[in-house]
Amino acid sequence: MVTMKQIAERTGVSVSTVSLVLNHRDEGRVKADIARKVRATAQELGYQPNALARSLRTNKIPIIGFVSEEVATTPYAGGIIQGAQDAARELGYLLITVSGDDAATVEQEVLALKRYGIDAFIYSAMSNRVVTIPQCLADYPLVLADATDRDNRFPAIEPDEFRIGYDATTRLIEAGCANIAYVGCTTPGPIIAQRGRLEGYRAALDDHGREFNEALVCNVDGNEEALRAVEHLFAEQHPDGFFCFNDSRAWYVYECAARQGLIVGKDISVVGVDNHRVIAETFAPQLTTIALPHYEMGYWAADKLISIVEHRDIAPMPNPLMLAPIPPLDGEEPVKMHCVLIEKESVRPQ
Amino acid sequence: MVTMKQIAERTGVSVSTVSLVLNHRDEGRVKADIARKVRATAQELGYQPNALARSLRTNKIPIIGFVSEEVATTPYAGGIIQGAQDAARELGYLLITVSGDDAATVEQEVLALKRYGIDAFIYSAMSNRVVTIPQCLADYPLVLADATDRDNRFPAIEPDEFRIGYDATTRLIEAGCANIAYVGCTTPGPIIAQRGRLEGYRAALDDHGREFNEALVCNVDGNEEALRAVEHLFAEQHPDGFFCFNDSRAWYVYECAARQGLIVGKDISVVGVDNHRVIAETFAPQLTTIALPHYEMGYWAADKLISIVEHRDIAPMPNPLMLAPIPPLDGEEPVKMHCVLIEKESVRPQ
DNA sequence: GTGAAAGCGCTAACAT
DNA sequence: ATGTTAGCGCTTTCAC
Repeated sequence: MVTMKQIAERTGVSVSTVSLVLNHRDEGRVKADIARKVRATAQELGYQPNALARSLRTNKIPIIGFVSEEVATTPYAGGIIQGAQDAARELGYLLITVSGDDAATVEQEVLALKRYGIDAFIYSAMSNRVVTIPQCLADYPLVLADATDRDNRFPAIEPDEFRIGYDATTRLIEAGCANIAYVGCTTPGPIIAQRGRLEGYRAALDDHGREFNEALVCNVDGNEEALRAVEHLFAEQHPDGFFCFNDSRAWYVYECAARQGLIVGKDISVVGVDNHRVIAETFAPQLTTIALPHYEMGYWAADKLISIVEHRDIAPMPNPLMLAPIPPLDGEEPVKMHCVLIEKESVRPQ
Repeated sequence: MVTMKQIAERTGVSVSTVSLVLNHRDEGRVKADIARKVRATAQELGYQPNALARSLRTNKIPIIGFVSEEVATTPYAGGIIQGAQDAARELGYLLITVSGDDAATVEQEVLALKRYGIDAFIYSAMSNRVVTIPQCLADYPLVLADATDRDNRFPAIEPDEFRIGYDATTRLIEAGCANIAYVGCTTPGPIIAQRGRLEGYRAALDDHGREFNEALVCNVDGNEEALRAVEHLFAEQHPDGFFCFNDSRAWYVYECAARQGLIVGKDISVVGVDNHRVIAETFAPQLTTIALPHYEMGYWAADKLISIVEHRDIAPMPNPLMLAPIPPLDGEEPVKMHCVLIEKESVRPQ
């Protein structure tokens, strides 16, 4: 491994000069031609700084920890992590991801990160939920991604659930649907999403002079019972537009439509949230899928976190709100949805 | 931050003694009661070793790099990464994941890892494919997960595609199906999986005295055309059993069955590979899903890699081959599938 | 402008 | 059985 010392000897200067030059602190301190010579030998020897040594000395390490308590095996995880990683890279950071099944494991992993001096974290729940921030993270710069802090202490990047519901419903209205159903979920799990999307649904109906009809809201859990409930919805209300909470719900609608000989995209219109690959591959030509902005949430969370730890404003990411034109209902492109930054007083020790 | 020096002063011994004790190298070198005292003060002060300093000194860092060239946004990524991370944790390592869209970005990220002295890597393609190992990884200990090295130089953990095909088909035979179709994919993409599964399908038919019928093999791409092809398969061959390459293919079969009033689990039987969440949530009661062993591949890959860098055999993981009893066809449990270790001479510099 | 020197927290060879 | 010492590669005063 090439060290500064070697460069210094080879160039006939001291290590401190090399350090100055290689860290671009030579402006007006080191003569230009010496600087040039140093840079040349560094290049020539293929010098790579030893990040360990630097971090040991400076007591800061450009790595952010990405922590999630749930197993990160959900299909969503990848997008968030990738987004966070891309933002981190662009700002000169690495991302190190830890997770575990239980709080104890997570804490153990976080401790391992802290031993490396990692002191800034993203906490993610892998689906917008109310979470309790682990104690071991509470005293560090922290940003939530796709999660809501029970105690409301940290900045959080969440999907704009209301807008999702509002835009999806509006789209169905503009597509000419007269009778728009909402196929949602029973509350216990994703309560935030369910509530927000339903509100958006109602608001959109309201803003377009439509009456809200309780009977068109069909909250279901899964499997046989869900299928029956949706069948019932078809039979009783004859909806011609469906706003579906997620892929599973969309599938129930598809199954029922197929059984009744109704063609999606012709007899009925469907807008569904979530973009598992299977849906994109199979339903795409007929279904307008609204993809949750997982990548963007990750990206934005890392941006925000780094802006906190570096005490500076960072050029904002390409605004996800700008990335979200919803195409015509028969369009094939999956739609990126919005996310919002919930600003909180962030804990920022000294 | 508490340092060894502080512990030394507090206990009235030297730092080296503290180091010895805290690294469990005190056996017969440090008097028992001194050791006890040292441990007590360490505990009391809440000492945490500084991993940076240690790694700088020892020139080794217990972190392994998980590199993937494709965007790690596929639903599969999470499982592999989680498996690798769990194995890493159990062996005292951290896992740091990098990826990028193109080779240049990946190389940049790998370089960043190397600056921290990270010198052991897992390379993963996020779906068993022939890949070219980036030059920057070729001279380091490396294990492939869910990928096949074009030049065949490194140990690799891959799904056992043949067994997947064989077992799925056997299961359909044992369920009493007379006419078993294979709904596969057109080759260009996942060529390894397609070939292996088809071979397994043929071998199972063969071993059970069934004739292979070309017309029952239906390789399709996606969307409308695929749907028509499967409809054609239904109409011409009237299969009563379906082995599906993945979720999308399974969906085509479901869609056609629904249109024809055939009940899955009664009139026809379906075994499908891949376990996207949507399938598990919706099809599960009727469909036998074979989940690819992503978690296990990641786990095993990390195990293998660490055994290489530490020059020691590691207690083997719970063998994924043992985890894979396929339940009866009407069972609800998704099935974990096998993976295999392809042993290669691993590159192990110095 | 440049270099000498100290030290981040730790490990390990060498003294005692 | 314990302490002294010399670094690992880097940054950062402080002299000159």
